[in-house]
Amino acid sequence: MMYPFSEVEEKWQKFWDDNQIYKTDFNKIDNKLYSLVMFIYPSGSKLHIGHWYNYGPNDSWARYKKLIGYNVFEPIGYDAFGLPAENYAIKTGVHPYDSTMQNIKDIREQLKRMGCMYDWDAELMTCDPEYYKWNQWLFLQLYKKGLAYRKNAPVNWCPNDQTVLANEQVTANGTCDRCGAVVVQKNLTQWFFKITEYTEELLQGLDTINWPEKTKLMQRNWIGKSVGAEADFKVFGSDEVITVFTTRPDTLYGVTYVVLAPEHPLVDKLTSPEYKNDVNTYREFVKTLSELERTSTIKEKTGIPIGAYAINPVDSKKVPIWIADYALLTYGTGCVMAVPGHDERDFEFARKFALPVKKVILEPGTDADTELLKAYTGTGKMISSDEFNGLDSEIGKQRIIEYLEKRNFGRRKINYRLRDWLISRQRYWGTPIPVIHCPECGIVPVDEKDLPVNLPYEVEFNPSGKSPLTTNADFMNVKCPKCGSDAKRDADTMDTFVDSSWYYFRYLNPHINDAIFDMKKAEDWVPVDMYVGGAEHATMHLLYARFIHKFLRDLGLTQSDEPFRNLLHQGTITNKGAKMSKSKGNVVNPDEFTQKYGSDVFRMYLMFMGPYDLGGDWSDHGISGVDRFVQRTYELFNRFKNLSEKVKTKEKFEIETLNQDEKSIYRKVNHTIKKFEAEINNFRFNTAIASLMELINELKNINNCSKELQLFSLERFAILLAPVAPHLAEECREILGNKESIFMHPLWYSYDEAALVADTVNIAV
RNA sequence: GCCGAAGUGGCGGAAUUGGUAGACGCGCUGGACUCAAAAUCCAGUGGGGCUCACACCUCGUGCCGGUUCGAGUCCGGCCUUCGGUACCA
Repeated sequence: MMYPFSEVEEKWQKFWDDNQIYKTDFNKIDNKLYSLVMFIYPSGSKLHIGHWYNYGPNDSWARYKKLIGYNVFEPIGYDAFGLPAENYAIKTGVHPYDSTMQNIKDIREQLKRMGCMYDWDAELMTCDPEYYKWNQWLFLQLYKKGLAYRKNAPVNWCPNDQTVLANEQVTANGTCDRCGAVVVQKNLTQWFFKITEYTEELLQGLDTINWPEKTKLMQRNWIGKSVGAEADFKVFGSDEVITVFTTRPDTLYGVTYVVLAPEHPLVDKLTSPEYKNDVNTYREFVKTLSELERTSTIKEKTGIPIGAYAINPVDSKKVPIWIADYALLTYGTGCVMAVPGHDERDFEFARKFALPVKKVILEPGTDADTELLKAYTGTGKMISSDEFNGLDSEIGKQRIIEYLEKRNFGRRKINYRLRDWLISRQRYWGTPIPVIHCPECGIVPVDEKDLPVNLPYEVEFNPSGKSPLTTNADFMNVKCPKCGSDAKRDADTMDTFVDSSWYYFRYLNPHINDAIFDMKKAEDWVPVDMYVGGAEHATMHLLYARFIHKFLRDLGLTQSDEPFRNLLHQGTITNKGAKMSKSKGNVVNPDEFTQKYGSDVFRMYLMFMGPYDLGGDWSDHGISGVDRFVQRTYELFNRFKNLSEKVKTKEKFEIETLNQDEKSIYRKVNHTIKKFEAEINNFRFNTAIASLMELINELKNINNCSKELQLFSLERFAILLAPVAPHLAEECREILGNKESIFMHPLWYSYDEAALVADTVNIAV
């Protein structure tokens, strides 16, 4: 008899729904478990295998937790704003709202067929004004605290299409992926959130959360703390000062030139007239380079002198000022002191342009006359450094800083790589920035009572050189709330990472309209106990969310310091070696498999494929093995219909009273419970399922057992199946003669320790 | 380039974290059932060697080296692949 998965799954999904089994009682908090998955990005495509791989196994873990007694909250929602829907609109003319809503409708149906424990009352979508209103509110709070500010920042600009391009739309050659034109950098005034206000706390906080070490390490490196000093170089024949940041103040005597970022504002002031033309040409060239190209240590550096000189604060020597691609305005002060003798990049640059190399740190085992064949970047005795000669460079670092500070030529300084968060997007499909630009009053934030600023439906998406919202006059033209004169709204929208920075609060009460979230509920349910999502979010989303959480705490809205107590990454399921994405056209549709095998089989196959955190390349080879396992399971239970009505349940057996087959089955059942629990608790689903397969292989001798042991084994088998194949487990247990759903109340069996001891033990010598 | 990972049979992977490498599954081979096929069930299955056979020997966890009585696991150096690199999310 074939397992009728389609009817069975429909039947139990309806039963769970009718009985509201997965509605969370938010008042029971002593055993609460907030299990969160990264929400769905619906403007690209429907659910794909990556989503299933994230959600299915995580639901199995949560189901296990529910069975052992946790009060689980498992929400799902839609990260509905974003670029792909807008690009789709430009291509096809289908409005982003329409395509997104259609996608959400389709995805919701797919999600329901997965059979996860979602609490549908908690469903939310970020493109709903009742959601993005609170993005705007959040913006206003940040603005009020001085943590939202405007400054110039470059964007990728396609001069042909007259539009801003996402990094993804720029090819490796620096051309527009639509029209092939060379992309340039263009400065626009844009909004930033001042995440750097929280840098040190974001760094320290990593020690308090249970996240994968690699993720914490990536965040640490992303924040990029470095301890060093700033040194002020006076510009020769000018009042201007060039301030550099260095981690190696001990090499200050080795400076032979100074480099400014080509876009540094001082370049205009300092370039001498005869260099102007070359400098301008060079600056145009640098605009075509990506940051990655500019900082690559393998690519040959470029640069030119600007005809000006700086004075080294320690020895008053005159050194030339250059501009070069590898100096970035966004890191440190945008100015670099170059020490070719002790920095590899500077060495290479000095070689190329015949700039002097000066040795000021002695590599142990060499002397002052040994020629430097490459930069020596280690520590050693200081030489050619006046009063600091002979000092160990580590001590010299401190002495030089003291020297600079005493003369007011510099100061101790900690620098971070982390930059403020640019949130302005010159796009339509996002949260409007709640700001009005008044010719009289300047920037006027929208009053909180006037939120939300609704995103209008009628706009022109086709690129016109300006943000799409400018094409809707009704939206753009407003009276200034302060003075009443004619004013304009901000035409930009927010980065969608703003939406995803606080949604875990909103799930608790997605529809309240008088607050961003219910503080009491949030205190009970946040931090999230387990957050599972892709490792590709390690540095951006997961850092932004931590920042916003800390900001909300400082507003007094929550007590906790961190949003996600535990974090795990499922691996990436690739297709032909590459991450699945609509733009690559290599998305695998899960429906094909769920229709053929059912959702339990598909879920189990994804879990059985390999370690959860590794993912792997997609292949459907092997799904038939899981299907066979399910068929054999169903067939096995059908041989024992209504057994529970004929036999009394027994909790434990005395091993000595059992025959040989009974003994090994009794052992296997108990051993499997132990093994399965240990594996699923740690998200090791592949071995958890392997243990169930071992169990059913053992159960082939079940006919030689007493009725009591048969019932004992099958009951336990059904419950072990429940987390990983919930529909099948319900059905099998019903076949045995049980009337109630497994998931109605906590239900788990412990194992008999005495059964685990084997008769003989092999010891390797 | 930089930051973070991964590499084990024909394939996906397992190995209680330094102690019998290859659990479980796919595939394949042989057998049973069948007029036949499919499905199902049973047996075998890392390479090489030696055996009628049981057994036994030997090589083997990306590459090179090291530590150790003992290394898939630890250390150093590479190679390849993947994720991120601040406007895909």
